[in-house]
Amino acid sequence: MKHSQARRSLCPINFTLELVGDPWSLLVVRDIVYFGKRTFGEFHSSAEGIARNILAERLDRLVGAGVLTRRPLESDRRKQEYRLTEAGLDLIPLLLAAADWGAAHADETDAPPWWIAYVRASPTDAADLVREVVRSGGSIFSGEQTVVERLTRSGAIRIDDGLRLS
Amino acid sequence: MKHSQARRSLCPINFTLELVGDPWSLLVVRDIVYFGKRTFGEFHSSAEGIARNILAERLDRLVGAGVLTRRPLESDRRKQEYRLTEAGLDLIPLLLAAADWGAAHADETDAPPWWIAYVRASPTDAADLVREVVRSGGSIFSGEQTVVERLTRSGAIRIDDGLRLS
DNA sequence: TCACATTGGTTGCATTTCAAAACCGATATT
DNA sequence: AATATCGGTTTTGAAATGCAACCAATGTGA
Repeated sequence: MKHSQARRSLCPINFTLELVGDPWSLLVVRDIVYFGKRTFGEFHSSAEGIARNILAERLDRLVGAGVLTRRPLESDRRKQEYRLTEAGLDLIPLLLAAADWGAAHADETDAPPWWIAYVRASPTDAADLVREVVRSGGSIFSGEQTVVERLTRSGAIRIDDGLRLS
Repeated sequence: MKHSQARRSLCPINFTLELVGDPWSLLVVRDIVYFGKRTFGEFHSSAEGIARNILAERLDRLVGAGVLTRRPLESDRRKQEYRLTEAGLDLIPLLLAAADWGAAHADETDAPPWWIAYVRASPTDAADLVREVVRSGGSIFSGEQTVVERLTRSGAIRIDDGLRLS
């Protein structure tokens, strides 16, 4: 794993913070993992409203660090497709922990309660499942292949009025 | 949980990032959890070299958000003692996930390999144990009551040439 | 085919944040 | 009483951020 700047210390937490310790980088990873986003425009359209120059700089940095890959999209060569590397997929437990803390302590969030409950009950299983789905091109909530669909099929969640854990 | 600034979105990950999504805040929490630090001077002396004004601002913010408590130290009234609230203790899984990622992807770290292996093998147990020790005034590595000592006593780790998992 | 729209950036500029050092009041030590 | 320590604040210059305008390459529709 490359690091462009000099390390402040040899602490592994510090290492992680030097790469993704800012208010934006992990939102890009979230967009991929939760919503299957892959292009500059999709990241830019997220609710938090990241500035275009900041987004471009963060994408460069994450590609340079080996967290993302970038390649031209053959269906539309104006677009680049960003995907997670294995190191990027390794950020999934961190993302789930951040989501858990936020859902626990924010007055209000838009996270589905059943999803938070599932992650809280089985964090390791959840991380493994999310990793497998995202690696094979899916995401947690959006697109063709979703974690939600997998859990529904497996009977781990049930549909009546809304989704809930079985 | 209070938030001083306007929320950028209702995403729980975004909520977490708005509070601790900077290169310094989690280092303070790390100093408490891993090394039992509790005062301004102790935080300031950490290897990363945080500036005094930044540290003061982050401590204010974390206290205001309900992650830390601050009270004058009766043994030396020049000092304030900072401790984690329950919400602060809830950050432990996030911290362990950040440490795991850093240790996995940095070329070199100062994290004891046996500790990383333990956290990786039993993340939930590790988080629970760390939480209990830190809540009762201890830390992972330093001071009177440590997680290392607890694991050694329980036989989970063994001492021969260095520590290792049993 | 050719004007026009979209896309992923880059540039310029004003504002905010950060970093480093000096400084300060309160408390502790000798 | 003199001095040192502690937690913070202030000051000042450097860096990062946020915003809008701009641009080249590619795609789209008449």
